[in-house]
Amino acid sequence: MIPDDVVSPLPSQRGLGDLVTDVLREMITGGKFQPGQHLKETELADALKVSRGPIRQALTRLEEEGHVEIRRHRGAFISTLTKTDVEEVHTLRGAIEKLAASRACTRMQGVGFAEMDAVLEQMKSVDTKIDPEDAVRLDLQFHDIIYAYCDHARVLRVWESIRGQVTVFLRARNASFPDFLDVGYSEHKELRDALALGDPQAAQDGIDKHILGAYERLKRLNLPDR
Amino acid sequence: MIPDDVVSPLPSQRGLGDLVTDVLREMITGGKFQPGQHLKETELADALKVSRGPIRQALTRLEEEGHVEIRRHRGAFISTLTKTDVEEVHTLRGAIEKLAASRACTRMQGVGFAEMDAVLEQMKSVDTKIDPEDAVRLDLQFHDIIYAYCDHARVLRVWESIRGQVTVFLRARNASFPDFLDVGYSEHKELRDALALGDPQAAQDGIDKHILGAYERLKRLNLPDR
DNA sequence: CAATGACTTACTGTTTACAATCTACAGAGA
DNA sequence: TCTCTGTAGATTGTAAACAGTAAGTCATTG
Repeated sequence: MIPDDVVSPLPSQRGLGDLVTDVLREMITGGKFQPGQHLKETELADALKVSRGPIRQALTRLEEEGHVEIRRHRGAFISTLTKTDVEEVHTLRGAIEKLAASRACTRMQGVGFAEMDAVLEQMKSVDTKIDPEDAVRLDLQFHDIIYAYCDHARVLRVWESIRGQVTVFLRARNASFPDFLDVGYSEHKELRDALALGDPQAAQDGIDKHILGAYERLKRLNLPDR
Repeated sequence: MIPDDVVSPLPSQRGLGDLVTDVLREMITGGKFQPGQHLKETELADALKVSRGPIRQALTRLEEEGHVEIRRHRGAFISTLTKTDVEEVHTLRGAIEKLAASRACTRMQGVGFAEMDAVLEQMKSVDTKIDPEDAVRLDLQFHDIIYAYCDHARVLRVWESIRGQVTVFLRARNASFPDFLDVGYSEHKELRDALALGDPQAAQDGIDKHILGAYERLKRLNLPDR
């Protein structure tokens, strides 16, 4: 028997549609398109050297993630970020991450917390480097661990469906409040310690506080109401 | 200017893919397929007189709703219901419905509660008729009202993604515990009264109790672990 | 001058055809 | 008899062609 660790990475076991989804998501969250911009299937297909099939698949996925809006016979348009979006994403995230954390805190054991500590260690060093992109990546990595250990496929799927928008928010936060990079470590360290208690209720309270803090900061951003 | 209330419902503004999704979902939740059955795109396309495009779209949607499992180059297979599925759906539903209820209870005003009371009234009459299918429909209708008034597009989307499986559970419950048809009214009436307090915390507690009760009953079903 | 209606254009929704990939089974070798 | 390998068959992934629809434009009419 060959151990799982050495199975060939299989260059691409995922379909083209999934690849295109990732590429477009990265372009959108990276700000390559203007809000409201019309994404035409044929243009995207030509640009990415694939046919319209995978493009359509990707666009429907991205619609579910809130990155684009699809209007029948009109096409896909880049969503404009509104106060409503910020509120919805944060309240929904709070709801599912509380559930995720209450389950994860009793399942992470030593190995899960070791992963968290590794991320926290990097967060500390970010304070000196101050690369906003690293801060975003580490923030997401930290929370990914919670979702990974909650052992709940459906919660994980919901998280994946809002993760991209959370990325957008984090980048916007770093752009508007560059000083936040300094407090990232302490806030996540606090959350880690709450989880380490192994008490589901304490874990939920920790998440509540954490998400609420993130929401309060973002509310200061000047966004259209809807 | 014509008020929004009277705009024509637009007979069928939805695409073929959406229609196929609904048809297949109804067939699956209605038990037309055996668990594990292999759904072949070409067969479905021939049977429904459409091409494979809309079929593919429908199958990916149904995968997201947990009704089928898609394995690359193998096709779509009807999901077998497991204890894990029951647990995941109920815990996730609890999380989002608490959020939905806490928002809805302050937004339903008179009109929302009137809708609920109309459903409750029918539930009472069901007790005499005892048509299990009506019981399922009314149960869903009741909760749909909560989601409709919570004014949260993303929560609504998550609900829609698990609503089909909840339907399956309700039907299974009615099949295994036919006597439950009698308590459906009182349980929902209790929940309605909790929402009517207009207190978000009370609303959440009401949902917690309601969902937990549903979960406890379903746990008695004899299902495979995974 | 405003409003309506036909026409044009460009896009998406759908169908059809082709290519890549996987599974299953049979046969050869140990 | 068991295992491995090669081939055949079937099914999905992908591409391209076709058809239908909505928005925009411009002429026409009240």
